[in-house]
Amino acid sequence: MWTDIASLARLESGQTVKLQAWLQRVRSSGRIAFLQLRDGSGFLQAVIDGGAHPEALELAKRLAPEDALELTGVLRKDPRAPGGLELDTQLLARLSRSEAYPITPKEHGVDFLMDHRHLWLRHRRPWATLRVRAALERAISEFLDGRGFLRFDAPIFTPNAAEGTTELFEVDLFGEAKVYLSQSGQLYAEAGALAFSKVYTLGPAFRAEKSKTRRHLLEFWMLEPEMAFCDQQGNMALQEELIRFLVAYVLERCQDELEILERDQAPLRRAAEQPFSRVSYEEALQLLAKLGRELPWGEDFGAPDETLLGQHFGHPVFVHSYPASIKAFYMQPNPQRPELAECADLIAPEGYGEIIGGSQRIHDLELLRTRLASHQLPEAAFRWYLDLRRYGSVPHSGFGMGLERVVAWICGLDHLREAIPFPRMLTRLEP
RNA sequence: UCGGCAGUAGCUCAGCGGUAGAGCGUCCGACUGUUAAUCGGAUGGUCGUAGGUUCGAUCCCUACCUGCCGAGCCA
Repeated sequence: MWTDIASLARLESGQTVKLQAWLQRVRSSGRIAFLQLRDGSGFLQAVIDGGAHPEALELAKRLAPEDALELTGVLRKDPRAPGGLELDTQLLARLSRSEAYPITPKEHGVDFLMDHRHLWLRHRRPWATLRVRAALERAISEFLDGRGFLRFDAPIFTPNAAEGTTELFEVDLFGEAKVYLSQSGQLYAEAGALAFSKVYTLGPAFRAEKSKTRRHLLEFWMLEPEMAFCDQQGNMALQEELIRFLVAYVLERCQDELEILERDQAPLRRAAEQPFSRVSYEEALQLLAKLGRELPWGEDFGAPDETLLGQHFGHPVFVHSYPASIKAFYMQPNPQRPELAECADLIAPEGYGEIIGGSQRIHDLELLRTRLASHQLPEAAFRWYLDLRRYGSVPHSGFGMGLERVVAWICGLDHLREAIPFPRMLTRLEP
């Protein structure tokens, strides 16, 4: 007989409903009171007519924000109420009484809100953001599972680095050994791809970088699909299809959330409808020069460069064929120009920068050994990884998508810290 | 790690070389359609920390701590 706020939209006016909810805010005016309620599924205004229900009004006047309530009332459409629905309350009971609640209707700074993240989660903006995040996680599974991918979870403790040890968090194992928190599941996903053909990992990744920007977290969630018998062209095709699917999914199912976030949806619709642009690293260099930023060949793009490129195209753009010298050791060289790597970054518009980095992987054993040596990586640590090239090696490709960066872009957030329930940063390990 | 900015009431901020202020919150009261309601009253402070200058420092100087923004690195 209990119902939740999200279900009310499907009910007729005049129906009696029972709700369990929290009070966000109460306003009373003599013989009438308005309660702003939330129950996790949505938000609703309840009204109490003191003439008809004096005892309910008396209680309402004593309520405080975050009191837990039970209400019985009659549902009514009312354009004056936020959301257009209102509950004419007949019975009101308080289940628990809240102490003075620190988050007030006044503006708060980010630091204060993050100190109270465990409470801030109850408010509209985190509600909308984290529901979009969950929708994206659902959409990722729906998209990849529907295309024959197997979810293949990679370990978090790893013995060695994919790309050097400077960015790794070290964990002491009883003083007897050292392991590191995974910064990428990719190498394991490659093993998975040669076993199951198409796999993806979705889990936390850790980077021990002293980054203090809106684009970085110490702990973030990464999606890493990996496909056997797939070259870089097929890799980019899948990335584009995936991103378009994710954006369309949120546009279709998260309108309430996007409205709460006041997200301009035009750029999202462009991403869902228009083909993504593709430029090579060298074309991007020329373009940047025209836009006023001269970079020498071989230099990697910085955040301002990515922002410029993203703004120039106005929808997601692949930058492919970077110099191999500024990319990871495992990337397949271009057959015509071996100084270039078969790789691409996908850059989101509106200044959100790189959301995907992907490449075709080297499948030739001897070439991979040469690259390990030239990157001064110990071959012994990559024994099993080299085995993948010894037994049934085939061209294979994959990519890593930063979940929080996609959430931030789709929600229009100005910082990654809002895209995850409890962000982990240099200056933020609590709560 | 480097550069810029900031730290005053629970929150958001103003202030000034002479012993501290507003709005909001909270508590009490008024009000029958509120939307960050409004109105009246009450409540509220180691002015980030440590030194220094000064008759006197929250204010000026130095160092440190903390946070924010940006850079590098990357997803």
